[in-house]
Amino acid sequence: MSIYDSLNQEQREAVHHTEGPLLILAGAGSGKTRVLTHRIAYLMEEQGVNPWNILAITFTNKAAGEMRDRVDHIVGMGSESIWVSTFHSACVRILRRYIDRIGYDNNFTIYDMDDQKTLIKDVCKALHIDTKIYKERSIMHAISSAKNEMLSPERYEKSIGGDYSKQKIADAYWEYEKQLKANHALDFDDLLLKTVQLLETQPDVLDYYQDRFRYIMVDEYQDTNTVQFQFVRLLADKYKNLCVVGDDDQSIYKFRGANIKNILNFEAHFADSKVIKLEQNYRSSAHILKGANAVIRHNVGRKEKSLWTENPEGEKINVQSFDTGYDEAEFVAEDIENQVRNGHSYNDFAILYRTNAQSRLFEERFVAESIPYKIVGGINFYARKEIKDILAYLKTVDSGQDDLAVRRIINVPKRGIGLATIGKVQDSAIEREIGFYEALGGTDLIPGIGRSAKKLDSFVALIAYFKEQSKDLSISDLTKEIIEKTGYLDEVNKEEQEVAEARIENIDELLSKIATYEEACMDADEPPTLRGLLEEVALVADIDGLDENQDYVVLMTLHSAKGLEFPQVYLVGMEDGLFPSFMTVTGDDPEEMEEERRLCYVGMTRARERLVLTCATRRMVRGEIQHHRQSRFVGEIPEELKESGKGSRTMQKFNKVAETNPRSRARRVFHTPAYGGGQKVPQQFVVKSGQSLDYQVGDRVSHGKLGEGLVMEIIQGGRDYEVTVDFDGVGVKKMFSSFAKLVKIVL
DNA sequence: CCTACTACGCTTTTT
DNA sequence: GCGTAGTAGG
Repeated sequence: MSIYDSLNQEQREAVHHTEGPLLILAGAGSGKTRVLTHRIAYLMEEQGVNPWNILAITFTNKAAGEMRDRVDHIVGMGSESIWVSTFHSACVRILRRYIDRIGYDNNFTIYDMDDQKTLIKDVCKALHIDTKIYKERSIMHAISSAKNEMLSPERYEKSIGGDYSKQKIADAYWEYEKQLKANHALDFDDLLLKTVQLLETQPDVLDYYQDRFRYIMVDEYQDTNTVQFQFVRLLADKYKNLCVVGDDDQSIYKFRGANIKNILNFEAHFADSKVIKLEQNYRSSAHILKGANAVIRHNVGRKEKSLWTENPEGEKINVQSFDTGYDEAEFVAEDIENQVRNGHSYNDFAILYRTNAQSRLFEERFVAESIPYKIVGGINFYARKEIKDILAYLKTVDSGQDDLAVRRIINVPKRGIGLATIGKVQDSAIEREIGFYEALGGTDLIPGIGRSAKKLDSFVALIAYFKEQSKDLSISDLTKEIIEKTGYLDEVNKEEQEVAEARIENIDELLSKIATYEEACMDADEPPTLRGLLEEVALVADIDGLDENQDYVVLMTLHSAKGLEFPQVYLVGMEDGLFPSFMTVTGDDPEEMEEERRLCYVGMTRARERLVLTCATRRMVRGEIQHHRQSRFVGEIPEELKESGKGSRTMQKFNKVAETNPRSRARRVFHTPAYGGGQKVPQQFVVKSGQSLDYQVGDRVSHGKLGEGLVMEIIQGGRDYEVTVDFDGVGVKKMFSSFAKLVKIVL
């Protein structure tokens, strides 16, 4: 009995077909991950392929990690030398080695969307582009699309004809590229684009990677865009051992440049390719699967296929209708609580919605009922202000080449360096064709700088001090040093208590992430470096932080849910105008409606045993009440597969309204999910061994700067204690015990 | 140069 | 409803 016997005939065929191009059309829940992992195992065990000759591309780091684990599990050893990674991290690895060949610095930084937006803003200012007319967002989007289609500024400009507004965008694109290069920075799209340029222009590099990756596998192929397609095509061109897996019914990233033709035309792109369809679904109950099939059948532009299952019929799809979004959230919370009382665990449940904004009502309800939950997405952890600030310090200490980072922190915390001064430094830097940070090194050369020179000098001295420290300290300690010495923590503590607590919680989490990174490096026998950390941080996706082993309800957008499965799924906000979105309902693009429908299909097929669809007739959207009717997608499910709520609930509203107003704002900041930290598991007090404090709540302590005070509270944070002290005449402060250096006063 | 206030615009979805 | 950009006053 071999491990391959557990596969069905089509799956086995896909595993055994190792030479030449292969397209696996894998319906939802048809076991494609199983096929991919077994295929890798087969290549290594039966075909004797070296693990380092295999490249597997997934969409998220989480998927990559899981795939590696599963391969590890099957073959035992050797899986660590397979490249299993996302498009982006694979490209970074290649670029770190060779990008100097095309005129960039191998030590480049990666700009996230926030940085991009700041840069675009600068560009618009420099070019006198009115951002009221040309929105940063749309310029960014236009540039991103151009890059996805592999249009350089030159080619973009040629393509636009005499269009005046597009000319503006072309101008911005030129300048944007210039600035990126000056900052030694690449944006997300560049990671792909520059890699393709590199492979296209450097035959020896291309040859090296073609030989290295003799067997290439790509997951979620329906969501690849043009530049990703080129990347794959180039690498596979020599040996043609390319296996792609996808499902055109699950293509949901058109807005991001995904080109569905990549999958529809696979056979045309790659000669002598083989196509295998996986149509048996192992995940969902028959009722759920039939319902999903019925919905997706309304799409015209798709490859006809019919998913079937041997699974039992199961419960009918539960459809519930409510008056308001509050009622909807209350129902879901209660429904979950009821089932947990009956033996289900919290991580059996997922709540899926169309827009991130919808998470709030559920979050409030869950907090009120102490249901542990985790929100995936929303504002990315690494996009939070305090995190970006600290990372900007680390970037500056590391290289000082990233002007954006330097400018971000030059006056954070406040040092009396204002916009006017920054402008003068900037002008002088441009004048002399040097970097911003470099210009700070010679303040006497900056005209009209006046009294600000001293402040700038002391900033430079501060950074220099950290640079010196970074030689001896671990990254964790360096970071703590930065938080303390810059006065950042004091600044945070000056904010409103609840805001400050949330920020400290986030900073604490960053510190533990850094520590985790350092430990991982130690395990791998590599020295932890600032650069390595910053890179890892730049490429994480929200979903990467999800951990199935933790017991919490997860909340996320339908987009984030792709590739996941749950015993029970609540698809909430099933309303025309919300899902399908307002834009789609009012617009007249049938293709957009089809993409929404695919999204619905993806959502429904996440459920294994039970699927609940809910809607509200009234809900607050952007501060005003909107009325919606039930989503057309619900109507597309045959009646015999549905059962409606046993008495749809009309609840008294008065007690709920009160809860939404007064503290909701502060509460939101406080409870806002920290990626990775959003779970509100009832606090556990686990004290780590080897670490203890010589004071406790109620003791009098003394602090170097703040004098004496009374310890109010001690909370075990990630790797440290968070101590609240009421200082005499100064007030209540929160701080980390490890660098607050509090001393107990013995009376 | 900093802070506090007002007005506006925004929400689809994200590696 | 919320965050941010822009403005006025200190």
